[in-house]
Amino acid sequence: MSLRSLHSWNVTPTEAREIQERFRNRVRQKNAASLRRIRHVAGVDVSLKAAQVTAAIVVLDYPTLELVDVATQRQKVSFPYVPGLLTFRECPAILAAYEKLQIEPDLMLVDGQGIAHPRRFGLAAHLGVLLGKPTIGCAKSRLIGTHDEPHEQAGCYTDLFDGNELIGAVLRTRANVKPLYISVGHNIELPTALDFVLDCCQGYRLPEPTRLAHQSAGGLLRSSRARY
DNA sequence: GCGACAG
DNA sequence: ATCTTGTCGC
Repeated sequence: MSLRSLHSWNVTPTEAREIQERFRNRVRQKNAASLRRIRHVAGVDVSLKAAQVTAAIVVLDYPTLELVDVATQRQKVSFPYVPGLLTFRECPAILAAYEKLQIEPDLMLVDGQGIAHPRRFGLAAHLGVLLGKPTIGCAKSRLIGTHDEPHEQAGCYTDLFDGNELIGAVLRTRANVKPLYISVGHNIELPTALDFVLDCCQGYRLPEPTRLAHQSAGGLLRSSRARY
């Protein structure tokens, strides 16, 4: 599993925006044929501490959601946090962690936006295009867009719009908790993305893939701790 | 100019 | 994201 870098990561914020404008047209919002037979779903998350970013990718068996692989990568922060440019701060470490995986996932749930982004190229979309793999953006808060509040029952959702353009959905993954902002990352359709996210929820606000990746990035996941 | 702003 | 324990509510 080696990766080809389509562009440099050593860029300025202005260059980063240009890269997003240049690659946004590579995003595909149609279900990949591979989605019909998913065996492994991954969760991606990154933690930040003491000028160091720690990316974690967990791979779960699907649909049992049993943890089967974990990979992490810690390195120095090399880009400032700028709303809309989160990818340039987190993606390098994510790609390094990805190369350490022993099991290649068929679908990835990413902690961040997909196309619900100013230039329709958030972290999940960017990662999906670079890996040529289906991805779903599962953000815990809004970056852009307007929406009605979804009903409090788990499974309810409302559309997320940027003007009159549908860019995602606001999904209640658990009753009486803040909803998640779901959007297409790559090679998938929004309805399908919502189905998979709900399918991966096990009673917590965050779906298992993202929830375990979060614990792993924070060094709290039992299985990953043994790797240190 | 003012407010908003993934993690 | 991170700094941080107990505590109120479904």
